[in-house]
Amino acid sequence: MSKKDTYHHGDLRQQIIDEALTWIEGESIVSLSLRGIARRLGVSHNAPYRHFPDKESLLVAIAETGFQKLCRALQQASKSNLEEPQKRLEAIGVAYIQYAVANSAYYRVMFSDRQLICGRYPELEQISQAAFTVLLNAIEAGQKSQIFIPGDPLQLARICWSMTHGVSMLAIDNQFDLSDDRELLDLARMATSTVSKGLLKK
Amino acid sequence: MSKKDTYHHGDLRQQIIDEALTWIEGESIVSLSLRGIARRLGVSHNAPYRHFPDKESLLVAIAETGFQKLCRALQQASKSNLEEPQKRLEAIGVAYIQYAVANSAYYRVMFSDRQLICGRYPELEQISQAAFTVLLNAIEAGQKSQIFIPGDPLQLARICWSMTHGVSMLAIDNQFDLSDDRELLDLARMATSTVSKGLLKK
DNA sequence: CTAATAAGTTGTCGCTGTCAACATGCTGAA
DNA sequence: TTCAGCATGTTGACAGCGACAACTTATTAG
Repeated sequence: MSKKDTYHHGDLRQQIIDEALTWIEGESIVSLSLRGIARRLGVSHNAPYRHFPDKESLLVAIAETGFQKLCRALQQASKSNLEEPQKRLEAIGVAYIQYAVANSAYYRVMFSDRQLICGRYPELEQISQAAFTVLLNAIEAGQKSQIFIPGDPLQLARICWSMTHGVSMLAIDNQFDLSDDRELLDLARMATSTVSKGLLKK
Repeated sequence: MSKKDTYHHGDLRQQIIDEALTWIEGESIVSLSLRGIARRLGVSHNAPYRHFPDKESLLVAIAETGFQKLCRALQQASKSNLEEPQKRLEAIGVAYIQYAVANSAYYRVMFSDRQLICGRYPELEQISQAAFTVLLNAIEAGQKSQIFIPGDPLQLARICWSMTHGVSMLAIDNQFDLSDDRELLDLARMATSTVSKGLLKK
C-alpha cells in the first residue's frame, strides 16, 4: 500500500522493521542486508540510515520490541492460576514457547549475537530483564507457598528459562521433526510440566 | 581423504579450522571471514578455497568435528551408572553442558544456521543424530527399568535435549551472570536433575 | 626427467555496510 | 505568506567480503 508515492515516505522506519522481519522469516538472519531491504522497499540504499545509525541498531530495535511483546505475553500468562504456582509456572512456560514459535523472526533477533550486544544497550537489557522477572516472580511465589523446593530462586528461574529457550530455539530451527502445531504444543506442555514437577517439594 | 601432507604450507586446512575457532572464540561467528583467516595465516585471500569450496563448507566441517567430539563425550558419560538410569541421564546432561561451554566455538558453529544447513549435508545430520541417540538410549533404558514415565521416548529425549541446549546456549552467551565454573557446574547439575526428577514415575 | 596435479597467488566481479555531500519537501516563526 | 531550518531521501564513493577464473609453483608419480 504505502510504497513511496511522495519523496517523504511517512513510515519508512516501521516498513524497514517489517521488511526485516519478513526477510528473516523467509530467508535467514545472516543474509539480511540493509541494502536489500531498501531495494525491496523501493528506496535508495542509504535511506535506512536516516532511521537507524547502523545495521546493529535496527536489530536492537527489533529485539527490544520482541522482548516487550514477550514480556506482555508472559505477564498475561502469569495472571492465570495465581493460587496454583505449578500451573502458573507451566502457563508461563507454554506462553513463552508459543510466543517464540509464533514470532520466530523476532525471537531469532532477540537471541542472535546476544554476547556481543551485552552491556551496550541498557534499554534492551532492561526489557529482557523484565521478561525474566515474570518467571522469577512465579518461582518465588511457589516457594513462598511451600510448593517448590527451596534454594536460590534465581537459579531455579534460570533452569526454567533454559528449558523454554531450548525448546523454542530447537523448534524454530526445525530440529524436532514435528508434523503440526498440535505436536509442538504437546511438547511445550510436557517440557514445562517436566520442569515444574522437578521443582516440586518432596 | 585428508591431505595432511606437507605440500606447500604444511597443513593449511587444519590451520584454517583452528584459526576459525580462535576467531569465533575471540570475536564472533558473524564477523568471521575467509579473507581474515587467510590474512592471519599469512596466505593469499584465495588459499582457503583450495581446501573448502566455500565458507559454508568450512563451517560444516567444523560442525561435523564438533558433533563427533560431543558424541564421544556423551557416550563416555553414558557408560557411567548403567544400572541407575536417573544418574546416567544426569551424567549425560552435565557432560553435554560441560562440552558446550568448554568448546563454545564448536558449539556455536554446530547450532548456527541450523535451519539452513538442513538436509544438504547428510553426514552432518548423521553425526548429530548419533549424539542425540545417546540421549535417547538412556531414556529408553530408564523406561525399560520402569523408572521413567512411559510415553514416546523420542519426546522425552527432546525435552532433555532442550534443557541441556538451553543451558549451554545461554551460558555461552553470558546470559547467566555466573562468577566461576563452579557456579555453572551447580547450574548444570541442578538443571539436569530437575529434568530427570520430572521424568521419574510417580 | 618430466608431466600431471595439488596448492598458492593475482586479478576481478558484484555485493555489503558506512561515510560524505547533496537534494527535496515539510513546518514553524517572521 | 514567505522562507529558513530540519528531517528525510539520494547519489557517489570506499574498503571489505565471498566467489570465480587464470596463472604460478612445488610435489609426486611414472
